[in-house]
Amino acid sequence: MEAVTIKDIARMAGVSCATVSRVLNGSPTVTPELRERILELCRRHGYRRNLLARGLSSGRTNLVGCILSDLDNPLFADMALALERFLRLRGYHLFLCRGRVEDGNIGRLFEFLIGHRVDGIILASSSRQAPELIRRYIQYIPIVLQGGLSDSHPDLDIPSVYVDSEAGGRAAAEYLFRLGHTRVAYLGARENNYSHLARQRGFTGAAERLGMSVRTFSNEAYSSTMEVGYHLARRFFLDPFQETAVFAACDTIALGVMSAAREFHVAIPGDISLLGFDNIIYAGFPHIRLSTLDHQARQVVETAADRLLAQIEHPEAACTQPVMIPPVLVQRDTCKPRR
Amino acid sequence: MEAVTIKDIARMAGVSCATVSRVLNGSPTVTPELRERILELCRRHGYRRNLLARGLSSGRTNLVGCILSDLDNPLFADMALALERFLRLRGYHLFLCRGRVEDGNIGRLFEFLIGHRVDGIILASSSRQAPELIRRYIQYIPIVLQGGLSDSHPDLDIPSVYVDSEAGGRAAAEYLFRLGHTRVAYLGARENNYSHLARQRGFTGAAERLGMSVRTFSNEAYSSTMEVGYHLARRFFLDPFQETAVFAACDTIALGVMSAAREFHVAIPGDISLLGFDNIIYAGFPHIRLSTLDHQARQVVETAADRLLAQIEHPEAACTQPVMIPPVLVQRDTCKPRR
DNA sequence: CTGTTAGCGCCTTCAA
DNA sequence: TTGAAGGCGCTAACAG
Repeated sequence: MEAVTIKDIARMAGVSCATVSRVLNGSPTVTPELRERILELCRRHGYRRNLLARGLSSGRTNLVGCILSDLDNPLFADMALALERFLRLRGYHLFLCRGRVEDGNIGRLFEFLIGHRVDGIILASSSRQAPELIRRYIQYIPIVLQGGLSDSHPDLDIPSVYVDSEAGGRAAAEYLFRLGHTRVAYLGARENNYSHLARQRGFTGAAERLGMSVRTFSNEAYSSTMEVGYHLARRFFLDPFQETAVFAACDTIALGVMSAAREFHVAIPGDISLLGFDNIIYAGFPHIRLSTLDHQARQVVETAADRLLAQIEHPEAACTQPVMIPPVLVQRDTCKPRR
Repeated sequence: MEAVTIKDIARMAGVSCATVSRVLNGSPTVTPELRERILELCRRHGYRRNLLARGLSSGRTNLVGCILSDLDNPLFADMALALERFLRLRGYHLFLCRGRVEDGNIGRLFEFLIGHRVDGIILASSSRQAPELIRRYIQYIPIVLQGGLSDSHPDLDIPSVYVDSEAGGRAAAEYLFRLGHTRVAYLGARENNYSHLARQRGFTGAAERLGMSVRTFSNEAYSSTMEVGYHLARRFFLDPFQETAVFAACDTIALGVMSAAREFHVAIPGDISLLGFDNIIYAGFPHIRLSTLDHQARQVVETAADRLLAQIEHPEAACTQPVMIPPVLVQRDTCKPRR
């Protein structure tokens, strides 16, 4: 049960720990045969590096922390997966933590990750409170925000990467306009969320310019679940409506709308067109075929990670210019021309 | 940027590091005023424990590793969440890793977690290969399998906690029988998965005893996604069928069946009844209302974690008796009496 | 190419 | 109640 240490191997090989360490770290300055002999000993005795010791003495752990609010949102699950893959290719491991920025003890999570000496942190959140939170810790550790910033006062001092929600909102309005819709609804607006705010602004702004009318239904919750979408849609369907199209703040909301629509015998896209945002895996599913804007999740995640690693590996070359990735319209079966 | 250490605090307080350490660890043998003074200094200077050093020297990290194959399966996402909550209450943190037991380099993941000196590992998997894998590492670290074992050769030497799939399968058959169904289909059987195997055995066994006919559709993939369910159901619906009820291996499969059913204009439960397994969050959703067997995910997870912590905290009191949790039938709207 | 030495930050005896 | 000293396992100069 007692773990084999570098010292044990050194003794068995009749060399010093330094040499064993060198072999383990792939230093080229070791005689090939010695290297082989040591490696063989390690294998035979099941030697396993103590990563705590390594981290402590080297000052680096090759660990990247990521904080996100939700794992049940398929978009976040995808992002976590993409992040892990990308990090692995770059020689890092992911330390995934669940935590909402709005939570009182989110600070603990940062303390925890910093305490474990992760090399950097990605905070996936578009919450209004995110920038302030980051500012509190970025003096101690590289952090990248993966999520939106305010447009009126963009926090330009913190590095961030996010989907261009405003452009997405605009594209949504233009697309629906091209299909002939002039009365539309926006479901799921979140006040606390910069990304949603931008989406809404892009959408309503473009819609108004195009002479469309927009009715907005806000989501007071701190998350955008299918369930929220369902209840919003219920409110929408309950009264007579003139709109011919709905733009949902995100796909989970849209799925909730589809559920409610079925219950209310509202045909999609027969009676009303529906457009989502994110392109989660379910959106492309045979029966669903939701038209939506692709979040470019992989690209967003990889760009964020890339910036973080750059920051970690070259702290001097700081660059905090926000990066925005344009979403991509995916036309499927839930939007059709208004006849 | 340089982190404050215990030594800095000690110097500022004019005491030794040992005293600071004692305060940090809540030792009662320190003068209250001294304690306060030290705590204040820690606060003022933003002292943060180095968890690597702590782990290295104390031999414990209060970290529990968990390996699971999927985050996009809502059941697993729920489990991860429940696990994290439970661990937190017990003073531990979760180190979540994604990895399939069937993957060639799953061993790396174990090495990684052990290297980080997590105090124990929960492996969430019902794969046939899981027991062998665990046996390889359990000599180095406490491990609990959260997933099924073989019934013919139950690996009684490894601690495990899982839902009683066989009883669930039996209950499913009996329920459908009570509703008058005599010809049923089982969709999504996985050869490689002990849990699915047990589910199938329980179902077909009971069905045969009750004089029902069962047609089985196997899932060759290593996961049970909605997509798999969709394709299985397509195969089922494509030819004329006599069955009046379908038992899906799990809810994601069942959701896929519902999708396909809509495409093929098969009414549920009008033309065919559908029963799932797991009771994922979507199953209870207004429009879906899937009848299913609740996996008791929280209880399973907490029991598994509890056993692991027991193992960690009292290594001598080993007990490897497998624990099975009976699933609970949830009657909703997708099963109805055969007329 | 290899060994020696000195930490990394913390915990934990053992003394005082 | 507190301090001194050694060690956890590994890395990283600096010598040789």
